[in-house]
Amino acid sequence: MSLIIQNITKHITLTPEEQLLFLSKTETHTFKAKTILLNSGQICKHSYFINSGILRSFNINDNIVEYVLSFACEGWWIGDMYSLISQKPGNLFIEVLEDAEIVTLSKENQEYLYAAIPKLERFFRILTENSLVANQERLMDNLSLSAEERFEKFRRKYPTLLQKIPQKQIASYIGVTPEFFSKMKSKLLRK
Amino acid sequence: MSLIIQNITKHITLTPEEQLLFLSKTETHTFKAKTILLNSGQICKHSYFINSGILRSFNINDNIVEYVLSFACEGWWIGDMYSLISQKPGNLFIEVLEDAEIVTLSKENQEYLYAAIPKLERFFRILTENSLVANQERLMDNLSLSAEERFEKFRRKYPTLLQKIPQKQIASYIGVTPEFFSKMKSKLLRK
DNA sequence: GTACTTTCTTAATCTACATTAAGTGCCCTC
DNA sequence: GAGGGCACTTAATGTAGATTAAGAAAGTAC
Repeated sequence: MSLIIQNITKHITLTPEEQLLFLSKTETHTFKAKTILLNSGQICKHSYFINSGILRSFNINDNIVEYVLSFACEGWWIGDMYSLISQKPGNLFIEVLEDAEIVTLSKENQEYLYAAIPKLERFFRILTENSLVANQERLMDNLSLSAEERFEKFRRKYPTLLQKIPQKQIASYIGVTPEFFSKMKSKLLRK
Repeated sequence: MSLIIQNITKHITLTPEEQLLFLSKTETHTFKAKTILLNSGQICKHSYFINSGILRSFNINDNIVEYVLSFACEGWWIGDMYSLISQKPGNLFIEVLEDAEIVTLSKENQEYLYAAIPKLERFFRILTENSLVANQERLMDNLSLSAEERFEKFRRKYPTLLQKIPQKQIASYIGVTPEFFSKMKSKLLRK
């Protein structure tokens, strides 16, 4: 069974026909590392589900500094939720960090599927709830924890990513400069 | 029409019978300021909808410092999403800041209503999506903006709150100490 | 009204992290 | 295999905001 159907059937049950209908409304593509799937200022038309590879979403402040909102690997969804909901231009970029196979689901097809298979409302509600919880935790962590503690949380949340992505992006995710991250890392190694 | 039904019918349409069914599964209570509706360590059994008054959710780090996750006023929902979903003990407190009339919806009744009125899945999906977007924006703001800029955003988001709640709680929300907030405020006034 | 608690202010000192700058290693690509 | 770009490191200096401490103001309770 495809990864995306496995992902969905963690939370709801689909009949074989529903599974086929769902899949018929998606497309699967492969992308090379460094591909930008969504640019700041564009309207986000798709949700992305990752079969393999790594993606990130980020924005750029004053055209200078990048801030990573999220990473996503195999079995995760990613998109610009603001732009996807409002269908207005967003400020996120979505970029492929490691060659990836991606299932795309257009906003239109998603709406079509909500009508055709109302259970999917439930699935995406649960998915969104889980994102919200994770995001709230990260927000509180950013308010209350030190950079070292946030790094430790990152490691636990994304155990496979540490070796795979440039460390300046981990720095951005936990909210410090690459220089400070480097210093912090060597301090942790010396312990 | 009750405020909560108005709130729901912003996103979905309910028949009069569905409205009555929904309301029959809720309870309305009034609470005095300083009432704690949910304690850290408890399992959150209810979603709260605010007819009047002001609430906040916060957690306490190392039994010392409070961090405000959110404020909620008239027409907003509040709860401990993590605990509500997982039915495990959460780490949030929910407190009444200004005498309030609250509609409570138990987790059980919410699940019952999802089954009875599947459209409600859609409503709560949309509600959760909007929270997620707001939360993501706040996270990015905390990574990229100065305390002054975050204060300005707070003012725009909660224009009525500034005069109504202790300023140490605004400080906590934007992520600075009360002392620094006081200094910043007098600096802004001097301009 | 008086005492008690909580909030707010001011100011000195401190620190986690940013900024700037320079240099090193490494992977591309041609 | 030489040159150009990134990613990473190191170190000096700078700063936003924390900490500590003390007093003033404002609620709140009896």
